[in-house]
Amino acid sequence: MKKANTIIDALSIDCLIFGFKNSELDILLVQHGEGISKGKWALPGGWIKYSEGMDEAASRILKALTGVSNIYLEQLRAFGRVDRYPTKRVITIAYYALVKPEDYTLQAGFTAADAKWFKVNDVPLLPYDHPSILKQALEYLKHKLRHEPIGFNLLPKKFTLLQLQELYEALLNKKLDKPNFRRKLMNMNLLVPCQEKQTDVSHRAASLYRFDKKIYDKLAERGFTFEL
Amino acid sequence: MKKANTIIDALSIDCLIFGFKNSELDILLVQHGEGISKGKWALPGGWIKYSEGMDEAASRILKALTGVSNIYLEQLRAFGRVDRYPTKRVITIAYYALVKPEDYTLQAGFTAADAKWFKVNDVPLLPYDHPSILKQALEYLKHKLRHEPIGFNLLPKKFTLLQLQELYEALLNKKLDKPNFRRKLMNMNLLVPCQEKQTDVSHRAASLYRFDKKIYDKLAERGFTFEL
DNA sequence: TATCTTATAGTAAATTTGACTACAAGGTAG
DNA sequence: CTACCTTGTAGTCAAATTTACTATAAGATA
Repeated sequence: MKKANTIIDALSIDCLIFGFKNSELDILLVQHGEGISKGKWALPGGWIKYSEGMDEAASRILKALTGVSNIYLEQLRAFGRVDRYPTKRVITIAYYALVKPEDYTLQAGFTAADAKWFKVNDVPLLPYDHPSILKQALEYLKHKLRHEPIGFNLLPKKFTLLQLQELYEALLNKKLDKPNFRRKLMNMNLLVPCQEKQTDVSHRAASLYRFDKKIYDKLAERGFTFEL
Repeated sequence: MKKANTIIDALSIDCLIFGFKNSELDILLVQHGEGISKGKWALPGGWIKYSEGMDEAASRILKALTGVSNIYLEQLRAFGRVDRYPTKRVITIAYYALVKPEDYTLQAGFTAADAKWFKVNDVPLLPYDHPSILKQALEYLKHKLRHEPIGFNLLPKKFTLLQLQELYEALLNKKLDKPNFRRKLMNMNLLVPCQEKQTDVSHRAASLYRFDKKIYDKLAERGFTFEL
């Protein structure tokens, strides 16, 4: 058995952290502070150790490079084109998460010189096969958003129906009808009314709602499936 | 750079080949002919070489162990619990495919003593984390079958609507209404009539249809999504 | 107070779904 | 040859859902 703390040199992790701000989708990138691609912006990534699980490695690496911790990372898939990495054969396992950027303070560390949010439609040229990974992750994300209630991760705890609608309009890239969107959501019995209204808006205040995973799980058990 | 033909010793591939026969879902397993789990039935798997892509490795391994070749394998995801493999740390990448068993002649080879189809509901106790991989693959498969037109892989080129319906009834584990099922499929404009009828049946012969991926792709471009 | 913006209710046609009925087209058994 | 199986295929009808709207309410601002 190899030493526990040694890295598995053919296996890396890359993280795709998506955020939603000002009706736009962002992705978290880090600037390499050393190594062959010094100065370049890339997906936060690193090596897996013999002694740690993959999920664990993803969390550790993300935290070390960007300061972002305590988020739920999910595996996307492995990428392993023979020539994807310049100096040796490396297969990477991509993880993704959806977060609210304002919840996190970025703090570049370890081999990262800087960490920053970029609009997904306006990222610098990424190294290796990162462009392809990003593209596939976006595809997957769009699909997943329509079939699972994960979009709520991108909104504040309490949100209005219009905020939710705008999120979906931005992600699906099309306009939706307000009354119909509202009715559809309400009929799902998924949203919990907070019995509160918006404040600080210069127009009629909208009701606030929150998403409750427990309720969703209960509905899902009975065969309900979220579709938008 | 390591020698091209050397294996990456922390990385393996496992294949989940599903077949459909007699209204039941089968999975292809191999019996280990050597090594620490000699005699046991397990998912066909092996090591990735430095010089080959992952998909390529999956095809090579499947062919060597079972004789099955020329099938479209798709990656499921990577599995990497620290203790999943007894003697060293191994992360495995799971691939799956859907095929018609009658199209293939099994031919055990390489480290496999035997290769055989098992009903998914009646597999022997599998080694390592293979039970967990199989479980997740089945979940994934069921979901995918309802949202993408991959079930056609399991039928002959030309099939009747009832055959298709029975496939879905078996996979989704519920009865469907014949006229309604038929109408739904026909309204998709997805199936191409072969202008032919069944032969050798002791009752009224049904029309034969075929699935055309090109038509599906065209529909998909226009925003159509397959749902069943 | 008029007017602007956004919230929310409602409505009516079109489409889709679900549960059924009816009949057609062959085969098979008597 | 005929009655009667079995399966294929068409059609009906009510219920539910979706889509495209209209209308009105509630505040905020000029």
